Amino acid sequence: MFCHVAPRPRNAEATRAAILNAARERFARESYDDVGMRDIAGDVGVDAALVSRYFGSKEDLFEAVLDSCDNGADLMAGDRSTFGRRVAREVIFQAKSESKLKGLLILLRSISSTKAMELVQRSANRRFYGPFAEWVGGHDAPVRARLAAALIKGMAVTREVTGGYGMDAGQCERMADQMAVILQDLIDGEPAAAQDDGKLSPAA
Amino acid sequence: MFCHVAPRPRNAEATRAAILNAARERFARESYDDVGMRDIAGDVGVDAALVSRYFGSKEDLFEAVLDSCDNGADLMAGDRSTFGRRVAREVIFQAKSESKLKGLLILLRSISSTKAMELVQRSANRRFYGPFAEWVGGHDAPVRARLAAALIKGMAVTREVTGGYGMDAGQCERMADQMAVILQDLIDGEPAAAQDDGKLSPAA
DNA sequence: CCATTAAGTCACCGGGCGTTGACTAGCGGC
DNA sequence: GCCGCTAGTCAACGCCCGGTGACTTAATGG
Repeated sequence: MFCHVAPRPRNAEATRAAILNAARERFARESYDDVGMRDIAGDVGVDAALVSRYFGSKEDLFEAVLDSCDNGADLMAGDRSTFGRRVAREVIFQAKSESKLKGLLILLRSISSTKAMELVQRSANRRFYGPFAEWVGGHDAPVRARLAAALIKGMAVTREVTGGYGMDAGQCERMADQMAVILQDLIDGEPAAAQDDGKLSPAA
Repeated sequence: MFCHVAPRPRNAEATRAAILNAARERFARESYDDVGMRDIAGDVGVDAALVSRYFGSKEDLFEAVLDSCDNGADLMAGDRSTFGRRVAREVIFQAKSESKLKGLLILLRSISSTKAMELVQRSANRRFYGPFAEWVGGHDAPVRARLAAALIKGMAVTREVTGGYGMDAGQCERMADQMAVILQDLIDGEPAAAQDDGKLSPAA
């Protein structure tokens, strides 16, 4: 038996960090309501009471988790001309445990339990939409940023809610390609993200 | 006082229907976990025990609600050439209480409480994705259908999670216009939904 | 080597949930 | 005008949750 394998050296700071990591992982995979203090504590190997002690309340812990996510900043960091391709592949193919979009997953899962959503609203607006719109830049940046974000989120929802895409590998590839093009056009501000017939805000 | 205003005539069938409607409304506005049997019963004006009696369990009730949603069939019914515009305006501007996308809202809210999501997965695949992909038709219909669905869902998520779009009316209008174009191109199978530079799956 | 202090545990509370079995009240048939 | 049947209510159960105060145990400094 592997009982008491590692009695975990007594170190408040490290334990606190471990709890935070476990919580982030849990909240990315299950919803706010489904994640219990006892679950998180169990992942780390401590008592649930300790989680309450260190973070105050479940809401406070959730807020700390939100703050600990790098909300997609690294996606904006790379080469701008490959943004569409990079993001499309990330959201369509990347394993859930990969870190880049963990904040996005948490955001999606928070569409429940009104409390969690309020916290996410503030965090997302301040820490993601603002910077993203600014990074997109150009004419009607907020509009194009929100459209791009919507496509990204929607694809993530599809994947979560359907548990995969129910398509073969070739179809997934072509879907990623098309998504890449749409995203890239959106952030580049190409003529209305498609052939513009002239009716819609033709110039920048 | 308006106590006992309408003692509700004794009619099992009507009461059952009223419960189902109230439940659909609730599940569209709050998550599976946040909606309680007592809430639903309260909306109708009956005891919570009756809800359990009529529908067996909360899961059974939820499943009945899913079956009672017309999953966007009417969106496909109209003129195909105005699909993009109709849907974009519906998802961006329509009041939540409007019925057409109620199934979509429930789907979004179900991204919690693993139980609800499993039920929604089955229902959505069978009753929405299949028919929608078929309706879209043409080359790689499932791929384009999923892209369009992703954009629609993502925009709904944005609206839900941010509680509006945080933009002025003009920006919302332009966003709806751009979204309409993207959607329309997707279901029309226009060259890669944007000007195709030839690198990506150039032909049909 | 022991006292002190912080790290971690344990038992327990109050509350809300879904669900159940016993009960009450309104309606149709004789 | 009573009877039986069923729609609907009531009280309660068991369960699990988040949170708290009292306790135990490990590390540390003199």
